[in-house]
Amino acid sequence: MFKKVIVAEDLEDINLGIEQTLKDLEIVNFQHAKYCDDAFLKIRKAILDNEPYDLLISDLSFKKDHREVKITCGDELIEKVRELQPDIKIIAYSVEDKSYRIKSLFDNAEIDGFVLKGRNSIEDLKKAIHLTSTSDRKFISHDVASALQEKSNFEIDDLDIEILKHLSSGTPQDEIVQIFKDSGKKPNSKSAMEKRLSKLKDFFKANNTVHLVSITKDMGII
Amino acid sequence: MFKKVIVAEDLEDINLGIEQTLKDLEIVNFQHAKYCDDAFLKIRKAILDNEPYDLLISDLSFKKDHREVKITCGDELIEKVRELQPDIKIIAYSVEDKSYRIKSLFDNAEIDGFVLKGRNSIEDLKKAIHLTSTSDRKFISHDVASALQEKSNFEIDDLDIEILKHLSSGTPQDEIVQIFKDSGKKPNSKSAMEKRLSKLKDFFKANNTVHLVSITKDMGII
DNA sequence: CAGTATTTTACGGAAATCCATAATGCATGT
DNA sequence: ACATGCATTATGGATTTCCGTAAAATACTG
Repeated sequence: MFKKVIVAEDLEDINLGIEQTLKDLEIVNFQHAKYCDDAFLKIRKAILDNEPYDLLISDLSFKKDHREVKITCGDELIEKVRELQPDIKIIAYSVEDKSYRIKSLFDNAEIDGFVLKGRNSIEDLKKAIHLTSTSDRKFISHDVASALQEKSNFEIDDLDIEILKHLSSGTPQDEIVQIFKDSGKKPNSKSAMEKRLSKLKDFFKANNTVHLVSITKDMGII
Repeated sequence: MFKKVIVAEDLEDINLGIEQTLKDLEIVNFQHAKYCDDAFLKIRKAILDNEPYDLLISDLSFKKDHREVKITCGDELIEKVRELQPDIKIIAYSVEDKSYRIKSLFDNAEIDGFVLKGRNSIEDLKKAIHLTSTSDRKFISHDVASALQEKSNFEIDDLDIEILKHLSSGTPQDEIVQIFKDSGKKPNSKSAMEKRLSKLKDFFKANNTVHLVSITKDMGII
């Protein structure tokens, strides 16, 4: 079982819930962080002190408030922590149920577990902690398990996402082309842009651009 | 202080948090419901039993699962409960921070308090319970208090919202006009549709239709 | 290097949208 | 009945997006 755990979670109630869960599992050496920045600093300090954490439980979305922060969301935190301490186990604990995002957490950040917050999440969280502490197997909540079966989403790349973001913030296609030309990005012709959009619409089964942006927003891609 | 409280909330951890909060306030007669439908039935039964609740604490978003439900979200639950038992106090407890939705809860469903889930929400929830139990004043968390100052949003009506929904699901303008003609809705001309859209774009400061849908989705209007 | 395939860019017409203005309808008051 | 004001609808042209095809550039192969 894990000896030293850190929890990154901003919602006060949920922290109480996780705390109770950890106590139930007889894990007493754990810390909370309500900001990603704090979690990262604690993890780094623990390494320097030669007493590293062996498990990070992290939420994905964190509320913005008055405080200025470097790391704004759990995805970023996870990515940086994985880089800093490759052997730490990471469990994401979130209400996020968009398969695209879940899959990319396993694929890119190589998280060890994903627990969906819900009506029975505490039981799930316990299972995830057990499984990841005793083996190198991955845990994923039943309701979103299908996310991993999804065929790879690398058919859409960073550029596609950038285009979608521009569109969703109201930039006309011509201007996006211009922006790409100015910043020296590769496909910077009108027709290349149109072709990409057409691909995307095909891929997401969108009738038109409005629909495309709507769908990708719903999926959490942008 | 309230004598009998019902909590509608699906996330298990948060239920633990609320439970603790109520106990701290020495409220012992309370029930949880993880589905809106259950909450509604309990409230109705309590009335029939002549032992009505005097406070409802409700989340706004509920996860879908295998179970078939009538009431899918807290907004609906609140609306129906307000109708069924006009004198009950209602506190919404949610991460929702879109001023449009918060304002419409106060305006339409006449909720008594809105507590934003966050890093210090338990303290807020206690304040809200205190205030609404001892007076008819309204409570709103500090971070979203500005929502009430927003100028009224009745400038956009149900029809606007219907149009936006059609757009976001990929229906071209011409087809929306046709749908309105078929179902005998009032403004069913191409130019009326264009005028409405132009108004909306103006109101939301959107550059084009894609932008408009993106903004209204972000605001939680559609 | 020639030849082929693939990708990128260019072009042009069709469709959809944007936008300003004009026409129509409709209620109101005198 | 007439005039006025307001709302809806019609019209036409500018702009943008859509979509197919073709040319050009690039990569790949023997």
